[in-house]
Amino acid sequence: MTSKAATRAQTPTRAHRRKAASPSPGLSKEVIIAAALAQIDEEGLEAFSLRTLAKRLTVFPTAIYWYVANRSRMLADVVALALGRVPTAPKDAAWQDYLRTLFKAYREAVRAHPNVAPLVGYQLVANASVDLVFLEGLLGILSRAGFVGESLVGAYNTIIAALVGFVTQEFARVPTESAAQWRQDMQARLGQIDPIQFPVLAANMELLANRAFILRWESGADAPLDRSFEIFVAAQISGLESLLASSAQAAES
Amino acid sequence: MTSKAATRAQTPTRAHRRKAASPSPGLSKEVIIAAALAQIDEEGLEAFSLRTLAKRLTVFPTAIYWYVANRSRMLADVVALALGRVPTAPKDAAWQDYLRTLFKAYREAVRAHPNVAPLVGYQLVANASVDLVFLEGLLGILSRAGFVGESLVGAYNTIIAALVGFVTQEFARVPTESAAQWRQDMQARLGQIDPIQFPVLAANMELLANRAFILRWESGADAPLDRSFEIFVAAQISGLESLLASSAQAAES
DNA sequence: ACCTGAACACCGTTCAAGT
DNA sequence: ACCTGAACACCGTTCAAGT
Repeated sequence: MTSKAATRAQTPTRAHRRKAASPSPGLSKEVIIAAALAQIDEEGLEAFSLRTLAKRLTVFPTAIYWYVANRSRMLADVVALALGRVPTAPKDAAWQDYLRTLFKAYREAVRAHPNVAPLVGYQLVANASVDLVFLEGLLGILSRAGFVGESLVGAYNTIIAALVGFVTQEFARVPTESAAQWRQDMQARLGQIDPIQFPVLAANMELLANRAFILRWESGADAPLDRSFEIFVAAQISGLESLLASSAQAAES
Repeated sequence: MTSKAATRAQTPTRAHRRKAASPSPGLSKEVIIAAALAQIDEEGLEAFSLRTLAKRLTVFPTAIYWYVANRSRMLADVVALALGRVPTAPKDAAWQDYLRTLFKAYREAVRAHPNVAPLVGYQLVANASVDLVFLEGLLGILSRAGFVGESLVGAYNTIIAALVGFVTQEFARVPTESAAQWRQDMQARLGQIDPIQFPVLAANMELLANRAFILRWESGADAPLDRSFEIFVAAQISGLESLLASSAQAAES
């Protein structure tokens, strides 16, 4: 979600690198962020530290601070790298089609780096790298669809919230420390559910077990919720269509 | 979201407290979790540590481990306490009305403890305290509404994802370290937007600034997104109504 | 300009020891 | 049963010093 211009504007306060290639490979912000993402992908988020990252780069921990202001600023850049470039709305497409591809692309991006899922939409700073091209495209296609004023803001916020909402939940990690134990506990608990007290739960247990939020023992990285995601996206689009219809009606009267 | 039974089942492995009142007030899991939530409310999540919590309780850091397995397990309990009891679906209500009260109550719960927002839906463990009464109620009202099989699972997952999606974004913290700087940077960037390159953004700037995700400099704790939330909830319900209509149609043919 | 190196003020967690 | 106390293996970040 980072535009090229926004990235360039984020040049670290004290770093004034030459534009031409330096003879020694050395460090760079790009190398550091890429290594950080690789480390998080491999070891997980809670195993990540600046010191282990420094080891991976065969450099002193403090060297990183030449390129990066602090840990949280760095994680924001890692998120931006992981999400990559999200598709911009084409001018000629139907907004419903664009939303389908947007949702799909966003989910694929997080699926490729599930360990950063907790960071997505975590802090406003994570959105610091504002991709204006993406935003203009999204707002433009919504605007042309007929969303105006408060309903434009509402539709936009609905889409952003929905985008991060499902995917962060789907790829939320089950703690590796006790994965087996966790799985066993959850399965035992689900198996013991009293069909008299909880009839609907009991009747739909095979459908819900490991496929419904809160009743899972695997992350979406291992057990993706494909069908539910399709339904979710369809519901978002239908919901926005209803909003559009009712706001058009309101504007008419 | 924690049932009384589930809480009692979570008794720490080594703790076998007497049922009767002990003469010295001492510690307890409840006291620890409540103090942790208070600390997070006051100081923020990143200022929170077991050691500062111990100081607040005037106890050695290691004393906490008698009642709590580890930090992450404890944070899961803090989330459960913060969210409190989410309303259970009544048997006689329309599912749309219930969803409206559910969404509203959930948002109010997080609004009361915005600093825990990043933890909500963060890890599957945070959902470890499964409130079966709540789940049965939600699944029951959806089931009676006509959602069956895959569309029941899809509707349920849509609701959970929507519940956490908007609210975690809305109350995501802007870093206190540089709140003023951040605000200034964002405002400057929005002010500089080129109306030729970004016409829709520029035209709707007053509506979007600090009210659209990614374009805010304040958290929802300070600048709530009331209108957008209403639209969001309405869109979810309309979307589910469409899903219901189309799945009923599919079952008919 | 870019990195080393030492140092500071912390962490979460373990284990043995007290009462 | 419940808490103290010491200890371990880490953290993120600063600052001065080297080149």
